[in-house]
Amino acid sequence: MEKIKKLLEGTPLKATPQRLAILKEIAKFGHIDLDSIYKNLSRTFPSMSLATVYKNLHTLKEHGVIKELNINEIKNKYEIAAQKKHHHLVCKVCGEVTDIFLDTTQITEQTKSLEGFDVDYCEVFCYGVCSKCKEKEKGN
Amino acid sequence: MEKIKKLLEGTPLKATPQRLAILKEIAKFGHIDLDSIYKNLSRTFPSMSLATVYKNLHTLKEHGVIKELNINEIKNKYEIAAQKKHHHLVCKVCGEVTDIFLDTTQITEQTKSLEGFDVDYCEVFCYGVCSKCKEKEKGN
DNA sequence: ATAATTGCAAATTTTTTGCAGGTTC
DNA sequence: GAACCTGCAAAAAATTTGCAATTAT
Repeated sequence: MEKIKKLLEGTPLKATPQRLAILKEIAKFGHIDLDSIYKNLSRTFPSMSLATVYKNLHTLKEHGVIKELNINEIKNKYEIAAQKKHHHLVCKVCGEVTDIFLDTTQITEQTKSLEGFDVDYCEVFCYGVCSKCKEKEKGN
Repeated sequence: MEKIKKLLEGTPLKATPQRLAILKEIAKFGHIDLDSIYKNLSRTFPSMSLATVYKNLHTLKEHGVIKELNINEIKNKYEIAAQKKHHHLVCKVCGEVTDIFLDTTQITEQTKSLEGFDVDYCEVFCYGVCSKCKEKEKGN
């Protein structure tokens, strides 16, 4: 997976097997929390230590390789930073996070006129119920 | 402060001095994190225990009296739920959070057409630098 | 060779819990 | 009086740290 290794270019971070595995896991799921990374990888990579996952998520975030998503009611999730700008759709029932591409010019326009505050970027989180969970709810 | 007591109407929650003090503190600051609530109140209310703050924030959130804000890089903050709908401006330097009133019809329109996903509400967080911090940065 | 990284165990920090004694409605 | 709360201390969970051995560049 050269694609994964490339994510580290321009950083002083080394391409260790553990680190690459963590990045691959994040890329695979799109959005995933620390525990799931650890549990999933432990299966195929038994020596992987929890501390390594902690340290890596911290370091990778610090160097802008990944982003941390702070979402209501669920554990923080991580995603690869090098992606087209997007926002997030969160299912309040199952916690699944999906990328969503929104035109946010209206918001950007409004933030331009804020007195004294320089806005760098805006994040939008949309909360609702995904189709899978909607189906299940009908069943009850 | 009858205004504070009224926030508990319709819930089975009792108006204890501790709870009212916590709510008053949240209302006073607009947005405040758990530690600050505890530290601030400890001064005027020495017997206030940290566990009580934890339990109250949990219960008050559970009953929709307050909302928890999950913000990038800073500790979760709490705000009174019974407010006009608004969004948030976050200073990346000092962490101060300010309410902002945005017209989000453009986003709402877009989420209506999402296949299979029912969106209940969208949250917008705008990150940047506040005027105070901008001033200080100039100084350096 | 150098600087970075890992895994482990210990240390910290954060959050939750159980319960006895009080309080609110 | 019933249900709910508080404060305390203990327990559990989450996160960080130090360090010796190993690995990537």
